[in-house]
Amino acid sequence: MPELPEVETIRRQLQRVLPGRRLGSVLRVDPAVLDGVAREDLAGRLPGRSIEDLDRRGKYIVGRLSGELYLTIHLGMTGSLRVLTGAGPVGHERLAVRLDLERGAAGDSVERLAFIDARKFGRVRLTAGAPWSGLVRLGPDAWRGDWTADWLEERLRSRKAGIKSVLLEQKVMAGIGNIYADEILFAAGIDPRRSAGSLRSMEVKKLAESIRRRLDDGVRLRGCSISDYVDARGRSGSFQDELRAYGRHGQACVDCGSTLRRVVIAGRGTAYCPKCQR
DNA sequence: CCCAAGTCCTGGTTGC
DNA sequence: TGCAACCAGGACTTGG
Repeated sequence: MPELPEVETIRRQLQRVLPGRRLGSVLRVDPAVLDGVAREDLAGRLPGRSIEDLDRRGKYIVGRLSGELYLTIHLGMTGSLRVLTGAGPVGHERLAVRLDLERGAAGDSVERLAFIDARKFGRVRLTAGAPWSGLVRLGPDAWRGDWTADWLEERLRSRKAGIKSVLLEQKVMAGIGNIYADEILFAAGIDPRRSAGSLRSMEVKKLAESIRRRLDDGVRLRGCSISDYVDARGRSGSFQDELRAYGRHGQACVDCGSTLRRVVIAGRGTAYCPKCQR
């Protein structure tokens, strides 16, 4: 499940190889992943554009193309974005665009940029002049944003909803999903069911530190591969070996040995330690 | 049949 | 009282 660290891993890899390259013909488009753009429009406007750079906002990747055109991509829950060489299997590819070199006679390039997503939760938006307008609803980036613990405390104060539910709200902070929410709350020693507004100043401070640190761990280990996540080169990350809470219900807490419990919060499976997390 | 989960939507509630 | 913000839960999707 691509959350901020997985998306950042993919962005970094693509940023190393894509800028300066030119998009060729659109080889495949599944209209199910498009939003606000027709299949023909995409196929008509991408060829010939060069990729200038790749940015990230929360879980979204924004590709800036020549001519003030932007591709805003969300990987959903099983999506990946890869540079593939040769014919290769098509399988779950929802969108594939041929890649050409910017200069020279490379019209017969055999590489392609592919958006692969078995469950069709991912979305691709094409806009002119600015990235997709939906991004303005996002809060500051959870990892790189310039928010502070004081700001977070103020933001949580008025909220009665559970702290985990609020961490999952992209309009509060962008980038945290179910896996990192469980890891962050475990690291902070906070019960995921606690009302967000009930956290004391010291607890919010610990929470803020845990958000930065745990996301940083994820980025450093190139993401978390539970079921199908792979980076832009098709490699797995290794954060899954560092999980202390997510998916560990029924197993022993790495800190105190208690059995981790499972509850459902915001419709999501949630694992926590009843002794360490208060 | 249940579970996985990110985002959007809905209907009901809260509080300023 | 009016209305915006808030909140919980469901829909969507496919594979294990």
